[in-house]
Amino acid sequence: MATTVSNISRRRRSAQVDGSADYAAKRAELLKIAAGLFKEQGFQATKLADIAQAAGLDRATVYYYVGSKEELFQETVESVLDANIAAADALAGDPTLRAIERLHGIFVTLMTSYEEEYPATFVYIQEQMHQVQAQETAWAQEILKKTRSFDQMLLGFIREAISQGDLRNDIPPRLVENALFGMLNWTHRWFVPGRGMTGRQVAEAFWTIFTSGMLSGVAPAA
Amino acid sequence: MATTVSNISRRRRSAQVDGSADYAAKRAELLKIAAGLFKEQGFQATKLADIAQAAGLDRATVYYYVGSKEELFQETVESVLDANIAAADALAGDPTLRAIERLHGIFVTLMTSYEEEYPATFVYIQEQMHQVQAQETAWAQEILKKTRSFDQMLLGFIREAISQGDLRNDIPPRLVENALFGMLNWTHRWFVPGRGMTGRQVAEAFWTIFTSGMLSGVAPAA
DNA sequence: TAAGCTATCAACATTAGTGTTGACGTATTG
DNA sequence: CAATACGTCAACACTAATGTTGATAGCTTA
Repeated sequence: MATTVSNISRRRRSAQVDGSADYAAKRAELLKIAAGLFKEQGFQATKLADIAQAAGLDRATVYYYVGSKEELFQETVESVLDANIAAADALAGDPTLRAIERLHGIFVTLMTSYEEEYPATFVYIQEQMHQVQAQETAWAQEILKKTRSFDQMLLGFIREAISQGDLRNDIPPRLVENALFGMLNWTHRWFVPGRGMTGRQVAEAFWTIFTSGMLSGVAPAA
Repeated sequence: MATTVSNISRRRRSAQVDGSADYAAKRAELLKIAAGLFKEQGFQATKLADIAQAAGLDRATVYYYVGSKEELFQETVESVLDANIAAADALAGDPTLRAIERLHGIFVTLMTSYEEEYPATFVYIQEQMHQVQAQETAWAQEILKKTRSFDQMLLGFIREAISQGDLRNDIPPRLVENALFGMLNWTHRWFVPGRGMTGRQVAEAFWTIFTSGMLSGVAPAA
């Protein structure tokens, strides 16, 4: 009797360390379900009970897979951000590309990966500010740092494209960035993957507007 | 004793009906404070205690001016929406304007009024979805109806500008709308009135990008 | 200066959400 | 076929937030 020791919850948490195949799969499933609800209702408004219900589990069972609601959110957000940075890194490291091609590349990649990783990606866009900006935690600091780093890469592409003469130089780079990625990020309010256009089609249409403008008449040569 | 009747809280709510000067002013003040906090932290995350504290009042005192947190939110949002619709109406009713001028007008007006009515306007953009879309209340239905109506006006300007030949016709109007107002709405994530550029400057710069595109070289004639 | 009104708050009741515990059935495997 | 591990849940303890009540202090005004 003395062998079958007390604190059982600890033993359960250790299941996460060992990690059987099923365990990890079900955990990932929960991640996805949570992301879906965060997207629909927002992080704050989503109750753990909602997640449990959507997964067909008791609330207590969810805690067998996950430490807290926060944990679900953080993993969702960080994975998206890491993927974005990796994509930008890949483009930045390709010496055969002009800056404007890099910009086009990251723009299209972001949109298509938003579509593929949906809804996690959209949660990232939607919630970022409130959840992260407020906190002082180490995790929040890490996220902010990564966000800034990503932002600097985008800005760098734009600055370079301007100085190479591919983009006009009479509009501040920051504004250009906010215009271009504003169009893109705002998609989280209206774009639903699988309905109507693909992410790539949207991205290319936006790129056309961004580069050539909407006025009819002769567009400048590409 | 039987004369000085019981239910006192009702009598207090009736102060809202009579409405002394001070009372209305302080209530408006609370509205603004609440909007500021909703913007910073989001609606869900903002506690009534935060609002009370920011106003230098006890929580109970806030209820003397306002029925609920929801009420603060709803008044904030609806006033913004009404103002937007009024602006669009005014432009739609001016027969001297071409459609593209109306579109330009509403674009600039939205941005400048965002700036003036800040932060209420930004709360509207930020929270709309989650707070409204979910509910089945009469208020939510009303808001949705107004939102759709506003949306239809914008879309109408665009469709007309295309059919008049002022905007190119190879991009679906809905996409055009989402691109243009995506740039604009996304400003709630980075634009802080009073720091750097004015709302009008931002709007005009975005309009230039939207109409003429970012490629250097010869822009099409306006 | 007494009567009434206004704004305020301390204290309460209630609700809703979070995370924890221990026990129980079922499958697994030595 | 015992021993063990796994996934599950009912029930609990705790916390935080909402909205209510009745009393009170300070003005106003008649």
